[in-house]
Amino acid sequence: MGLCSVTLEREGGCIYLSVTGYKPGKMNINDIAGLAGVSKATVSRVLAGNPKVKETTREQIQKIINESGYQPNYLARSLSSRKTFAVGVIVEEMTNPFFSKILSMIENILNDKNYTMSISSSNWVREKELAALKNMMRNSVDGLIVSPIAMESDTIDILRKSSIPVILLNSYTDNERFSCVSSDNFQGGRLAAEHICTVPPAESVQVIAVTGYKHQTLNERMDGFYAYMDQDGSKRRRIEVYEEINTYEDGLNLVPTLLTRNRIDTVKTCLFVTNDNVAMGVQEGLLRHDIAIPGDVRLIGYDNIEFSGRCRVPLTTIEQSSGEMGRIAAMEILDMIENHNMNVRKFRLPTRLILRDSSP
Amino acid sequence: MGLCSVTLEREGGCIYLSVTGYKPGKMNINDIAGLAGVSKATVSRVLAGNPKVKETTREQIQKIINESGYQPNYLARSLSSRKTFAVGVIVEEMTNPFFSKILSMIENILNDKNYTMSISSSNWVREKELAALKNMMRNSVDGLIVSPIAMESDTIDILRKSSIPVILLNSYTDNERFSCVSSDNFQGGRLAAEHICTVPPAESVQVIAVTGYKHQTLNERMDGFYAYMDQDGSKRRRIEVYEEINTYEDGLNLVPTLLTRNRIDTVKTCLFVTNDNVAMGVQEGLLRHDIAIPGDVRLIGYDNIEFSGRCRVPLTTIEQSSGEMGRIAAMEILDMIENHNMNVRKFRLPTRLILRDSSP
DNA sequence: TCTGGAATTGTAACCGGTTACATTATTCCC
DNA sequence: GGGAATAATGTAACCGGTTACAATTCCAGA
Repeated sequence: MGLCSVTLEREGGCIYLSVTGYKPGKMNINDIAGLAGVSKATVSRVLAGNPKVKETTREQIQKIINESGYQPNYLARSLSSRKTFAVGVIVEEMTNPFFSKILSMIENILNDKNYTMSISSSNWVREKELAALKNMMRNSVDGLIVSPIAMESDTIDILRKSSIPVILLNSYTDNERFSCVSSDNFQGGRLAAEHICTVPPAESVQVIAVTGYKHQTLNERMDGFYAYMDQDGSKRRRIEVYEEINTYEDGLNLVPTLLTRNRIDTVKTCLFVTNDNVAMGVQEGLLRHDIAIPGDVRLIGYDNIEFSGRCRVPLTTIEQSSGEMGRIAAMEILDMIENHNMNVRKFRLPTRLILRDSSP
Repeated sequence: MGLCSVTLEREGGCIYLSVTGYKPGKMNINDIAGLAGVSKATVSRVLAGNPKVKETTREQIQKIINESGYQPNYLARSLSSRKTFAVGVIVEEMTNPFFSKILSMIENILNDKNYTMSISSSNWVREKELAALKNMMRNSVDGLIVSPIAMESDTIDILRKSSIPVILLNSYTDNERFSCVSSDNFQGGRLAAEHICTVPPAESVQVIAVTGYKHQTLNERMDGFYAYMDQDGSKRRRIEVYEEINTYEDGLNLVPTLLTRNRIDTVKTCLFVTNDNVAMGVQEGLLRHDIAIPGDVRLIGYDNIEFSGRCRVPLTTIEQSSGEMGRIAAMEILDMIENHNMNVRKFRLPTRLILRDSSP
């Protein structure tokens, strides 16, 4: 063990012992300044890459920083600079592959730019959504990406009044306060209807739509769906709607009801389910009742999650570019944060019909 | 509109104008103190629920806090109190349902306790893992839950030296520094081997194992697998291993190789794939080549993700209780944080064979 | 009315950075 | 060598809270 070199230094009238050998625990900027024999302002400048530090000084301080393993405290930095390099993301559920793909994309882009992502999920409960939002705002995130449960809510009211950049994900509003990134659900619904109306058998007599939580995206899908059906009046079918069918299990359990109420085993039927996860449940239920897909019933889903091509009968579905939604949301929030750019932009990503076995 | 009441106050020799009518923008604790005519220490005590504040004072301050919509700045609070109510989570990938289920469980539990969760994914790249870790430590998280890529790494070295609570997820080490939550992969591998050896056809002549990135969990699974196979010497099969098969596409693309190298269309074969996602790819590849499952080839996966029961031929697989892993990791980190409990505990969750059509 | 201790509140230091402004050092030119 | 301009660094206030300790207020009991 070599001896440590000890020096005497004055600071604010006190005499300090400074030892070249580093503290084992947390060092702060004062320790570095002490070791380097400069003021903490200079160290701070080096840390910030401020060009008005003499090159030799910079090198010396940098050396000490590297050797000591000093890591600046970001809380202090954030408090003082009013910038946290943190973005908060709130979604309804994070296990749904639709969302987890978006989240993953956002995370990758943010991390590349050295931003931090905190995630909360509302699980479709408004109080949780609101609590998550408040928590993030108190934590002074630089920006928020929120997939709101509803457009009329305390959450939206608070967001509207807030001064930080906000992106609404998977939602659309005319309100000038919010940038929005969503897919064109109206078009998606149309695509589904168009497919149903143009594909044989032309004589199919009933169309059953299955949707979930009352949510803007689902309303839009159904609007687009009806719009096409109305326009296509000549072939107008009997349309029946089941709502609040939210999970795989819900879909599975819906089937007996369908069978008794709609006698879909005896007539040609098209099922449009506005969520692939639920569609898989419905499919499973139908197969268990020996209903042939697409022989007896055509089945059309929505989302094109990774697994919809791999299920028992691969799903014909409407694709949303979830990865792209995540990418745009992340790029957009970064742009707003870094360039203090308050321009509101609305993104509507096109959807696409993916033909698979369940309704070829 | 009523008039605002204006009062004169002295503070530090200066005369302040205090108006009862709240600032539109951000208020801080001093503003509240000014409005209430007390010092900020008292406001801080009210905020902290400190009992030694006179009841009438508390009510009055609380009223002002409520009316003004004041939200304390958590950065400042954290800096001063050295507690952030934030937990960092690092996993390899967040789109894999195995991980997203864990993440979701952790998030729910943390949020219930008003903790914040920040997520980073390493995407199997060590440098990204390390960067994410450093970032989180600089952000002074109260605890870390990490699913490490490898046990010998800078990441682990830094974690070992760190003083905050750490949970290793999906990994195991004897090291006394770390609490671990993982499933019993050795047992899982055994279960798979046992299933293969006990199920007809007893005469099957080859076993093909397909694994991914070199990762402790996979090594353990294969160890358990071999352990059973060795012990079960009488029925010993020819075992072949393919490594570094990581994704659905990798699995799909592996099939032509399997077919030419192993002639699995002419002999009885068991395929053990240590990841359900990959197993689905392999399955798809086999089906495209008209190999019957389980007729020609038995297929056994690993993880029991939500979708493994829903694919073309539902997968026989080894279940890991991912939700439980998340739950335990979250509860454990909270316990360590809140009770300053540095007791290291190792959790090994049992696995379970799930029989489905791919190898009944 | 006085006194001591409990209850309440205020004061000021501190957490660890950033930065406007002041101060000192250096360089350049006549 | 002197003085101005410029470069480098230091000083101190500030970000918005928490908290140890000091000061004040209150009230019962003597």
